[in-house]
Amino acid sequence: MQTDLPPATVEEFHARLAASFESLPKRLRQCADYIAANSDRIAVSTVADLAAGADVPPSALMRFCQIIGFSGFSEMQKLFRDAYSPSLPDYGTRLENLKSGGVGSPARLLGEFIESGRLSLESLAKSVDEGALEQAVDLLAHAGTLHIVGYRRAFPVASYLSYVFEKLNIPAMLHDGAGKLDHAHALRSGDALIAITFAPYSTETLDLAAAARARGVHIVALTDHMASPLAQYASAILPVAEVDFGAFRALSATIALALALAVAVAAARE
Amino acid sequence: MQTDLPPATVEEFHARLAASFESLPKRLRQCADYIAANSDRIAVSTVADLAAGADVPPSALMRFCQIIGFSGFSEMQKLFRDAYSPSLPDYGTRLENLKSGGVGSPARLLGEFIESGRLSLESLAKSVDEGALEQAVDLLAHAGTLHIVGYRRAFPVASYLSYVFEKLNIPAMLHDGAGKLDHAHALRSGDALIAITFAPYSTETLDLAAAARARGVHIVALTDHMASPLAQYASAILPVAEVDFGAFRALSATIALALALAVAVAAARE
DNA sequence: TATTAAATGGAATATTTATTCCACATTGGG
DNA sequence: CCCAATGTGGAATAAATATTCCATTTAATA
Repeated sequence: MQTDLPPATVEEFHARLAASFESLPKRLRQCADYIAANSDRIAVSTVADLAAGADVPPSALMRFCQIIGFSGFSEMQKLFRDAYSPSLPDYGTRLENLKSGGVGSPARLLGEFIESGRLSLESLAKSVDEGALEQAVDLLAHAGTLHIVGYRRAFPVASYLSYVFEKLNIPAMLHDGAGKLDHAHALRSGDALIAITFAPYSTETLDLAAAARARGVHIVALTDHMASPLAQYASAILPVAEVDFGAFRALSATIALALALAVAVAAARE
Repeated sequence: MQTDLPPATVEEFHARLAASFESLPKRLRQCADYIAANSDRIAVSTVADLAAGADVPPSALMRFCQIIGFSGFSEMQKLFRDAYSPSLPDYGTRLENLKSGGVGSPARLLGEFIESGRLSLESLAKSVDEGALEQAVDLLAHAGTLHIVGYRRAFPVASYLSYVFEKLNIPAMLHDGAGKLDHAHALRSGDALIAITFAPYSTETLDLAAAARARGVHIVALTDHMASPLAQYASAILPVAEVDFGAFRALSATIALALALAVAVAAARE
């Protein structure tokens, strides 16, 4: 592998990266990962910059360059500097280009979804009620098992929360309605429920919220606004407005909020 | 040499260049000339390179940089390097601060997740391969049943796709592994599989992809990069790099891409 | 578990690259 | 045509950056 000729083009570079990826040990795989995702930055960065980005020491990055077939970093950088194209992929103009495609063009649709995701995130940043968020965190931090419910459009968020709580080692149960089994009886006093629903609100979610409330289980609501039917049951309401494009929403803001909630709860539980 | 502040933007740089052009002596005018015509090379060149291009000694180019208002060449180069990849250095250092400063308030966490979501979307806008996207849409538009697979972190995306296809009235089947039932036999010739997985790649997803490939079912891969193990099976690869914060990713970019894919397929099927 | 091989991180070194400095050249005003 | 003032080039130095080396850790193998 050391005696290989270096890749002559960027394409060849990516091919070789793909080929060697499997056989790389941990640190070098980190390098490959980061480099693959940020290959456009190679031309304008130093070894130290990239190593820091990949979270490895500079020497690991050097080894990586050599394994790919270069004599060192400089040779690799030369490839990318020569290929460096003056057409800057500036975000604003790139987005313009994406959006200017034909009406049904996939690229154009993608541009629209990217834009609505970005707007949703901005709107969330502006509108978030820090008090309510802290209250929700506090409530969840002191609860026993966390229950999560969300159907249809809200289900991806619910399932991601479930995944994250598992990773964080926090007891959580996803109420996904599999097999039409009703697990409302699993709600025990001292537990808490994270309920996620947006208009048109799903009855299953509202029913579970009602059951939870009846059992004295606190509820944190992720919903579209304060006037949501969840509001009557919830101890803390976190409204999140997604900008939609066409009939669909990118969920970006909702997931960001859910993630922050989960990680903050984990921190508070320690 | 004036004690002006250095130009803060590329536009300002060009303005100052134009303004000072008249008053420059021969060699410095050569510099201005060459730099004006090749400003995009500044980010990836050395003093010696540019000086050679302008046919002046390096010291002349140094003087030029100072007359324009920079402390030296490096400062000028920094302007152009930052303009090429603006947000990352700042993001990286903030991430460092947060890692070392312990977990902050929930609101601060949310801010970080919002920021990484935003960056992910920007990165997707810059990096998307329109050709591969169109190929993927074409392939899915002409397939029979669409199969969707994605576990763990990828599951929310898979389940959202499933929801969206249902709404769009496109026959789709989510392979969610419920009851540990293996539905690989449901893959029929003429169908297509949308496989979603990120490092560390889940074996179930890879296994299903292998089975699909063996049955002649085309595969569209949503994965982190071209070097993903999915690449060997896939007919179209859509790489999407999520910026992660801590151990978690906001999925914003992946969902935006998946949505665009789904809606474009629906449009193409009509 | 003992032994060997592979991988890793950090410090030391080599190389490249930027920057300054000054002797010399050029220009323009008396 | 001489004298300043300014411009110029190249060599010397400083700074940044890449690269190597090796002691230590980690993983693999028997």
